Amino acid sequence: MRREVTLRDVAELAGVSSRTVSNVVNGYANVTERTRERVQRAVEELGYRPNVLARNLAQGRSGQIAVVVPYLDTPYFSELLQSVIRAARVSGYNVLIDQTDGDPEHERAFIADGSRRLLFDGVIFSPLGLDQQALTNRDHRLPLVILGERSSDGSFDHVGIDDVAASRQATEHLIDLGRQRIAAIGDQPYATGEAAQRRTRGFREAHAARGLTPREDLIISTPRFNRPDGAQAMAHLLDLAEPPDAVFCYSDLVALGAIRTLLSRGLRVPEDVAVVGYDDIEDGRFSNPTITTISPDKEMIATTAVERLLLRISSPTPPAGLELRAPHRLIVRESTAGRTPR
Amino acid sequence: MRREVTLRDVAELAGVSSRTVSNVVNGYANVTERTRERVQRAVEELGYRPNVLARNLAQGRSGQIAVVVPYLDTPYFSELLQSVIRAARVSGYNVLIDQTDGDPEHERAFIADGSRRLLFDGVIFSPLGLDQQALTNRDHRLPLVILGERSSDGSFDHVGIDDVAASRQATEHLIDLGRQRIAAIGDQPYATGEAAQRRTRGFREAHAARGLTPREDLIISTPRFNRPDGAQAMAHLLDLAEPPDAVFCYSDLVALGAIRTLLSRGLRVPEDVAVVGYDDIEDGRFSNPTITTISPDKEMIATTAVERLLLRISSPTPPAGLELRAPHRLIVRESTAGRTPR
DNA sequence: CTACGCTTTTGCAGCGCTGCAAAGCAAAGC
DNA sequence: GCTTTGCTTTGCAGCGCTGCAAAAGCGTAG
Repeated sequence: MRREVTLRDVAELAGVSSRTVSNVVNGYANVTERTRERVQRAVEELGYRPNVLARNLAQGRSGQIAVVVPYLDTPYFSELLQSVIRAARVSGYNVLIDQTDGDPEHERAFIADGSRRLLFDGVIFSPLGLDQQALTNRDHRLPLVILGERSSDGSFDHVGIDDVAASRQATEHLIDLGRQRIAAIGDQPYATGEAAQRRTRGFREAHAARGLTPREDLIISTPRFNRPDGAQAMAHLLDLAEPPDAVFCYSDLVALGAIRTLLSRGLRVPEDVAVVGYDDIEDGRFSNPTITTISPDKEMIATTAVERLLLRISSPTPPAGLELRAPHRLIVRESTAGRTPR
Repeated sequence: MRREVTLRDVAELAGVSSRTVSNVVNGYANVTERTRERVQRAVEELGYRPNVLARNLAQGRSGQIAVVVPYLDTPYFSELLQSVIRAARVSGYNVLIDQTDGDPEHERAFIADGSRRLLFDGVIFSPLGLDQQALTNRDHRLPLVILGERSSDGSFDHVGIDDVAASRQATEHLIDLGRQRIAAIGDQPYATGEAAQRRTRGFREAHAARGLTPREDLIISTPRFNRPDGAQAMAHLLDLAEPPDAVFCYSDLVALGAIRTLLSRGLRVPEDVAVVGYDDIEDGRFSNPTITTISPDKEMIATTAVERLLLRISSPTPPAGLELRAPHRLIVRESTAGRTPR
């Protein structure tokens, strides 16, 4: 394989210094038209391409940010990523994505060991298996914004929605529909289940606010928030002596799984069991029935996260870690309202 | 911000040369236990982290591969990515993902200008808006494997399934069900629609093989392969004087959109209209009804792509570009077979 | 005691680029 | 004519690491 064409090669051909070639290539400052043209021609003749690696090393920055998510095939994340990518591109940053599979080791490696920190100027991170401590004991030189789960300890920003309020609102919607036995699918009563626990809290608060007490056996834990989890949990609920007549699912995927189980057992949604989801993914707008859901403002979450991250990157002294809330709203669809006659 | 801790700093503290520190850090060759320990201690004391950028520059490789897809929120891609990431990790490669939005400029930038080639040792690429020519005029120094759309020109590998055969099989399934007016949703009769056209070819071949002629007004083009496209195309089909009694959709998303339209118009699937999809995404296994679909062996596609890419990376002379076919099969579910009584 | 072969350690150059500061140069000012 | 000013261009060091080849150390054989 032929050797790389370098700045120096171009410089030689154009009869200028390599520094001037660099200036031309980067569109820098003051270069005479004549020089610029000569260099340009040499660049083309040799097919010169800058070596990004070398540039990054010399500059000490990479112009790239990483977005780290647990699962790419979770629509919530992939939809959110869309917006993040667009927001970052606007600011001239390239986005690279990494999937952790929710593996705590992998997650830790990314932010703690910091060996890859120089590949990125900053990271937007959605941790799953990481406890608060691991976040605190990280490499603090890497600008960090967290999405979703954890709350901030002051050394990074956290962007999310008000899970408690949203969950409360979703549950109240079911109560107002006159449902008596409301289940919740998706609790995670352990250290890494912060977000799930906030939703359970909202679920309880909604009951309390109406003077009700939720039935504990209707609160179901699931390891993840996906379709099979929802289907399985729903099956379990239906096998109870007194099955629920409504379900609040902690994600739309869970809701989709739950609905699948309901319909395949010959039950009707929402007549027999009303279902509310969470996330407002596209699936829920095209499923049968369509899903009533909590819709977080993903666009806002994404732009806020990018904005804060870029601020952190450019700021010489790290700004205080903020707790940022994007708005959300309840969108009522067929899974609670029934099919609107067309 | 404090200066980076470098190899030299560690070397000084440990009283050895920086090259020795490098050897220890990389677990190289022959280092006495005594030296190793001393260095190790110094590394920890200073909190030394190797600078990946510098290492990559010196080595001329990055240990990373990129996977470039048009849309991350398309489940087919995100499911495929899962497998690619896993396969690459096994070989010690880190995977970074880039989304092009199907923008031809962006796609071209990635493989043609080559300025980022050094950030990656190779690229697995699923182009959308790129014509064959752009693929041929690319920077040939970057090892490349193409997924899906285009076919190989000999300078890269192409991994996919046999679209024609698969589509033929899907259509034959509908014919065998006794359907008379079979529609196809997803044709793309223009340069960048190769894959779509292969599916249309299979659709026609199936008819021909049974001595039938497809109705041209039942072959609908769509700009993309997503839910709204499917919903809209289906609406159009239902407004025809003689609407179809079966539909072959070029992706499961299209099928989901089509089904949504059917059900919301009070039609039954499959009794009134049978639907076949393509891709076998998880949605189709949990939707109502579940979707009969062509299931490509994604695992095989992913591992083959990674395998070939790594071969290209390590090979001093580029291997011949291969056309590789992963197996597929037709999975019959409710959208053509009806609900199995439980 | 020297020579030899092996393991361990070292020094240096260089990956390709940019930051910095100085040098060169042409036009303008005195 | 000489200095000043402001724009262009240059040279050099260095980002932090690794490849290479030579040097040093060390045990064993002659």
